Amino acid sequence: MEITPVMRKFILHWGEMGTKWGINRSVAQIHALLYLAGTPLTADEIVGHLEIARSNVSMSLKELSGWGLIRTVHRTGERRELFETHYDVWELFRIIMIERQKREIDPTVRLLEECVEDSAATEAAMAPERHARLVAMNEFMQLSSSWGRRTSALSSSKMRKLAQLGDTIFRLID
Amino acid sequence: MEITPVMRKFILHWGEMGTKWGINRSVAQIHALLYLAGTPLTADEIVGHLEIARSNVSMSLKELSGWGLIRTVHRTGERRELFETHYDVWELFRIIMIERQKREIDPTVRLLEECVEDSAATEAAMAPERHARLVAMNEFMQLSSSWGRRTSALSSSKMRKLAQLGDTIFRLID
DNA sequence: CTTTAATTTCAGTATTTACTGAAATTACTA
DNA sequence: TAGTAATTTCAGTAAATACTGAAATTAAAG
Repeated sequence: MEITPVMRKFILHWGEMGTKWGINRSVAQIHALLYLAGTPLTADEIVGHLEIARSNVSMSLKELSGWGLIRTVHRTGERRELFETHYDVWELFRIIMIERQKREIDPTVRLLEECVEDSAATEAAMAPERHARLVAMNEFMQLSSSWGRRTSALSSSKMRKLAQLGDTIFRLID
Repeated sequence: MEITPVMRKFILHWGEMGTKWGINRSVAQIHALLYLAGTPLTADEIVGHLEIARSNVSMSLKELSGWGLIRTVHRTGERRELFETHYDVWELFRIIMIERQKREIDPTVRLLEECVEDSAATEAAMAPERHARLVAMNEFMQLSSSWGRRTSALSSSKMRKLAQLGDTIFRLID
């Protein structure tokens, strides 16, 4: 396989996007490459395509494994590992959702619970409106978290269906 | 106003959260402070509370203005500016959504359109499956973008209503 | 117009994050 | 078991990002 102009364009943009959302550029680029490749690649092939150091590829692949975004496969009679990602965008979306929920949303929800409790115990009487704002933020995070959990529990096809259900849903709240 | 332990806890966590989502720590902390304060603050008050340089506060406030997350107010007979944020979490959520859409999602959607077009014109015949993956990614981004647009067009109360509508919606797609 | 308070800019510095190459480790092969 | 291919680790370096303090600018008050 060779990198076509379209692939390069997509991969570079994906890398930039990653950085804006707190994802390492190399990690995002490698993931984009694997997605487009459509076939498992070796670490050395990735080095060849993206021109980054072998060690960087190794660590980035580890990072992607940690996110559950790639898996390793082996070709019969071949020693080295091959890496591939899911080719279903909805599946990728779900994995990222679940992982960010676990790493960032859940701890925040816990922290807000604590803040609301602490506040109720010691500060709420002095500053009831501030307490109310903490409660409101807590409610917001709880609801977001709940949506995230429900959505990520859906199969790819149902998630897609939900996404396409736009009008129907927005009519419900009018 | 003085920073209570609960406030400090929230502000510090918010700063950390920010960094994980590509938002500068100082910017996130200042925003958290303004949210909790519940009343407009001067730049110097922010300096006092967060112990960061005056110039850093100035630039961070500018950044927050750029996002539309704060506005300046003036006290009668007082020269210096005061800053305050929205106290409605849903409104904050909407602003951030709209802004990220404009800055990151929209350009990505445009890029994907281009990629799909270019691919159709030159590469699709050679690699139909890769073309299909680009199309799938494009569809995903379009649908996400559309949801984002629709959601951010809702009033705070309707957005809250939508968030609370969990079960009803998830029953629709079963 | 001058003074002074308030704010912003920005060059320099510090800190964090990312990346590399060499060495160490792992694990397959003979 | 020794040899070797593949991979990982990690100390050092590079690059990006964040922050500061001093100087410049702005704008209100006298």
